[in-house]
Amino acid sequence: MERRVRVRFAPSPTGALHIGGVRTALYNYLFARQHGGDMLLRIEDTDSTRFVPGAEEYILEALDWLGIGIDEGLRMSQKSKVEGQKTIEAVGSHGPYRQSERREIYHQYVKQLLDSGHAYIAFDTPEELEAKRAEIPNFQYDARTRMQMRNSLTMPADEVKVLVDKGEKYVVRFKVEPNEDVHVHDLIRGEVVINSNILDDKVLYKSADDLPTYHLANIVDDHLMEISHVIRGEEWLPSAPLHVLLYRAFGWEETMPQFAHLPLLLKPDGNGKLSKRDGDRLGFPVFPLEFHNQKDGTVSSGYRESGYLPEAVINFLALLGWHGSGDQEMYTMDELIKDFSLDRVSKSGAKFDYEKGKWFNHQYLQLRSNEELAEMFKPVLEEHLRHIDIPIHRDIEEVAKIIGLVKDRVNFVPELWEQVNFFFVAPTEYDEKSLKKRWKEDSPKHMTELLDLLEAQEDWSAEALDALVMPWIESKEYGVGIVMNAFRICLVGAARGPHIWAITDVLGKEETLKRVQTALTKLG
RNA sequence: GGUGCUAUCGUCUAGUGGCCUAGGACAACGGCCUCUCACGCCGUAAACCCCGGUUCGAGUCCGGGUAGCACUACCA
Repeated sequence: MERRVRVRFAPSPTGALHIGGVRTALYNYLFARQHGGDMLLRIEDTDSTRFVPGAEEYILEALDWLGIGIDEGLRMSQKSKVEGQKTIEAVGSHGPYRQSERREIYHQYVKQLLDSGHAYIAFDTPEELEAKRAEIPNFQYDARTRMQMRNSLTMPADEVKVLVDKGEKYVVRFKVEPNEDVHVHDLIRGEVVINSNILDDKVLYKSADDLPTYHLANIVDDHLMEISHVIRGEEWLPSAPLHVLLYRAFGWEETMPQFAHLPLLLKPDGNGKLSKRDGDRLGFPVFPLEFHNQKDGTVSSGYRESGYLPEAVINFLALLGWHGSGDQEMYTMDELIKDFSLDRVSKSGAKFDYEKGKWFNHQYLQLRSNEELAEMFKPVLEEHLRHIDIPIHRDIEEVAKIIGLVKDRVNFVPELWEQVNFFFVAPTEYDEKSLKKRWKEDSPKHMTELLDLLEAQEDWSAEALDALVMPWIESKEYGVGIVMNAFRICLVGAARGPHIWAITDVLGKEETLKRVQTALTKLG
């Protein structure tokens, strides 16, 4: 019988969710949806020392913003979203979904491994291990060295019991049998074989905080949560054989999930994994949302706050390491779900191409309506207008109309301001370069005459103005470019902007004339 | 150091032995459009890591190099 597809995204709440993690979540989601399966979210907080407050909420909010839906486990409460507040809900019958809340469950499985002889108790202190590493080059806690250490293999059983009962700190280690070829079938890379000699006796549980480590918790949870496919980053490939060995030790090999190790996201320049530092250095976000880290006080910029549209981020990320069946570049989430396939995922790491990300955002920005963009632009606009003495008030419909004039020339919503500022505030100074090139000796004379012409004009429509001004320029043989560019400088303050009659249309007769007069006084 | 993974234009990639004089996209460059700046459109340049082998035929399969990356914690 075909097993139900169940995948999980299992981040640890140690800070903002890295963009590579977002892609892993996305691929899991696409795979689940395509197969009509379940997408679970589990929090792997087994390292109490690395916990960062707010990280869990951040992760869930980021996935929610991007439209990566969670079927089971932890997620943003849909109800609270309507009410505008952020609360987390847990859904599903395989919980709890935070590993820190699953302590009792792990106890049972640690005991199972201990009883079956697949694991043992070790008392070596960090200092002792440190000393061993200094003493023996390339020291590894394994079959060759474990008999020299302080553990239940080398100590009498009653002494071990006394120490444990006394509350002595200990860890439980997995007993890796030496010299065995472990096969891992990876859905992306094929058969990977690693000899168990290079594996060390991994710590599975630490009594100090009564928590398992990743390796144990991950296997137990994936088994209990009936995960069918583990899709995760390539950095996990070296420990995959250990995980296979753990499934075997538990007797769960029959239902062991299939593995797929995704290629890494690399820094745009040079080599190596993409890191937070690269974003700071090269000036682009590495996180989906802005994050204020309460633990170290740092602030990380986010795609959302930089003006990215979620569908652009999704599309961009989807194509970093995966390619569709054809030449298609623009994908909606539904199209991705349809076309996604693990065997079209690349094997090699993908350098993060920020320029392409910008292009995607440009594409999706054009797809949004002027009204939507106006709503998004409103806060940006208000912020700019706060610093201006006499701004021109415009209602939202006018803002939408103005945006329609310029949206095809921007990549991001916040960039809109540089394109539309002159619609909201009259120019107070004039761009030097434009002046030099476009403001000629005759320009004051031309503008004075144009002013007379326009003052007498009743019909202020673009068509009427065009029908009035163009023939006039021609009859006087002033040259269209000469007159229109000077006119443009009066209205905009520089040689840029949309079609001139679109500008006069929005400005209106009174404001248009006023700006020409002002320019005439200032520029003579 | 050890182990593993990977290797096509600057970047993301297509390519599953003949369809490859190697295709698409971003970026770059040039042109067109035009009252300006953009957008858009059209075009140009740009790659199979190296060496062997298998085969009538290799970017594609195999071996060896080389290079890059990942892992090598009581982190995940």
